[in-house]
Amino acid sequence: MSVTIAEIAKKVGTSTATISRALNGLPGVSTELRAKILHAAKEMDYLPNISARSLITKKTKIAAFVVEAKHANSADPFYPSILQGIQAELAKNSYHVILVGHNNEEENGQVWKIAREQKADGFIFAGPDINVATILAIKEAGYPVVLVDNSLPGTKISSISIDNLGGAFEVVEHLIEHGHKKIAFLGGASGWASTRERLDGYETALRQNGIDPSLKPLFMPATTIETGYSGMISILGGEARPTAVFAVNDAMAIGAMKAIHEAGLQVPEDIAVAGFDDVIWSAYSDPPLTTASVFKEKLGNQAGHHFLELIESPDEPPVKIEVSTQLVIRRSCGCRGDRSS
Amino acid sequence: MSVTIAEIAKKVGTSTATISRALNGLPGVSTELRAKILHAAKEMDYLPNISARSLITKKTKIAAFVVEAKHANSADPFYPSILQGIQAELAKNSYHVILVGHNNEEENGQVWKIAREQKADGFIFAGPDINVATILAIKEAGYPVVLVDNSLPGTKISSISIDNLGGAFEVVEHLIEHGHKKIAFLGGASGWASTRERLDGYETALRQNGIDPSLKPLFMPATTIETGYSGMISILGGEARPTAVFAVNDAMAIGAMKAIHEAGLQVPEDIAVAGFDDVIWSAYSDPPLTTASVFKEKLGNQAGHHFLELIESPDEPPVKIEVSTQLVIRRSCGCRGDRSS
DNA sequence: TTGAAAGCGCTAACAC
DNA sequence: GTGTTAGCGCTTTCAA
Repeated sequence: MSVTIAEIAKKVGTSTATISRALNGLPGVSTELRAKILHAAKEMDYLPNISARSLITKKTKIAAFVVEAKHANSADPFYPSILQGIQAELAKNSYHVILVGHNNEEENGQVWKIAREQKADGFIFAGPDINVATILAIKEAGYPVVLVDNSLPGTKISSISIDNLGGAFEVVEHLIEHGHKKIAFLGGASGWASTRERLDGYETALRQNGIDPSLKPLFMPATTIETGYSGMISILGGEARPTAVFAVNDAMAIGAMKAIHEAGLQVPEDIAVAGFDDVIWSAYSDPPLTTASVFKEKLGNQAGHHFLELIESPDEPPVKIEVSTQLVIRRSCGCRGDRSS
Repeated sequence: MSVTIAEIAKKVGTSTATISRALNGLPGVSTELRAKILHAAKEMDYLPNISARSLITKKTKIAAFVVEAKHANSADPFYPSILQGIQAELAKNSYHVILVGHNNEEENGQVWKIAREQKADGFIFAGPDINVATILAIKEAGYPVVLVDNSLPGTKISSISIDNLGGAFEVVEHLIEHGHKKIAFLGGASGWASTRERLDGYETALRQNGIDPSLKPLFMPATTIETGYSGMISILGGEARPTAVFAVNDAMAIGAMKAIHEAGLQVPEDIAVAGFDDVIWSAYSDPPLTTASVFKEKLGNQAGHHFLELIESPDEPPVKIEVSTQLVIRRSCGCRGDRSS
């Protein structure tokens, strides 16, 4: 039913080899024959059979996007946006993305299965909850691998991540410009790279402004509205009440604001708040949240782009890309309204 | 490098045909030979080459998920959640999903390309912005097609959608139980199925309770926080101020609450508000929003499940599944707190 | 129950 | 520049 190169060959009166060369833009076909073939192919509405091609080339033109299932579906469409960015970038080169949503232990098996069945040409791993051993082994086995929203320092694995340090620095510095000196840090688990890096930015900002970080950073087991809320309650219950809070993400910041309000205090008058991520509804929180905006789709674009580079030239040196953030100023910091700098 | 059935055949001392039969559970292999082959395959860590298999079977074990790009990435992870549900369901049968994010006109071309290149076995179309002609033609050409969060009445296309009428009915009836009689309807475009069906549920609830729908429904060109906000302003500026508002989604409801607050009125004391969808942050709005909760992953599960049925038996009669919603009561309706019924 | 052989649609050596 | 040929790894007739 579907047109094959054999049929084109018959019609044009040449061999399938020549058809293949012409269609793939390979040298060794006269200009006129090539034109004739291309014309016939278009006329016959030819499309190659991907399976047949893959069987020989060992390339499926598919990338596997691996993310822990629980993230695929979280409150803020963070990974979906990244995925969207990847998809858009890959589509330019007729690549497609298949989704792999794993639950911890499954990851290794699923990934290897896809690799060895040749269902995808390589992998893009997203998020912090990845199995390092798997990634290293897959890379070692020669498959293109790129990490997004994570990185593996000291390895040859390419990564696309957020400039956490820079973003946090900017946000905290803005708080300092408002005159705050007692700024609390509300983070996730102390072992998480994102929390560590944002803490680093926070401390750097304080230090560079000659402020002694007198308050102990508070680490929570998760970074949700709930943990922001309970974390803030414990901060408010502490001996030295801060005049500002930097939460490592918007969800926590929103939870923190709720706790502040319930304590009968005002944001930003009594305590200023700033977050990180710029999730969609942070513009509609009460008050609207000052935060560091993350270009999620851009992260995906970069990941997709580098993935294609790795496919093209597997020996491409690994890259470590940090996509910078943008400070968006709303009202929770004490400013009057929306703007970004 | 990778193990092939030829190698297994050599090791076991039989033909590739028999290996294939044994591995695929086909009849015509003695029990002991089969056991021996299965054992060898496991020992050699055999995995089939999908491309080679697809070339013959014409099945790639891939489903294409088609959604307009702008939705893939919207505020609330609605389609991502559906996708997640599909992915989880398909994974059970070793199927994978590829993503197709289109922009209107591209859709037709992209879909046909995937179909004819045999990059996927069928299609799952999500959302309202689909090209009906394309879908009909693809279905006609024999490809499995299922619609999710949309339906094509009067056609043989299977669809999985939300029980919009029932959900809206429940929400509005709850408002009525609070004693409201002047309930405004804040919707999207009047041509959209979701808005029409939710309006239907709204009107049914009024009618069944003997209330005359005196207020004209308000249709907006989009269903966002912004349109909810501006829509509510125009409702407040009208002659007859309602005592309650039913917005067709949470985003609009949140926008509406903002407008109500800015008019110096209280929710729910002056005007009660209810939405639809139960987006993640509706629990954290001010006040928390009463709404109809949509089981997004369930929608995806159903879509994935039926897709597999269509693959199995292409002549399976089409189904029209409506996944019901759940009323979740928070405070914007006038109730005291969280509960669902 | 098993094997030989053909062939899915394509690419890539190798000849000419 | 072009054609011939040999597969890629698998499934599936057809014989035995």
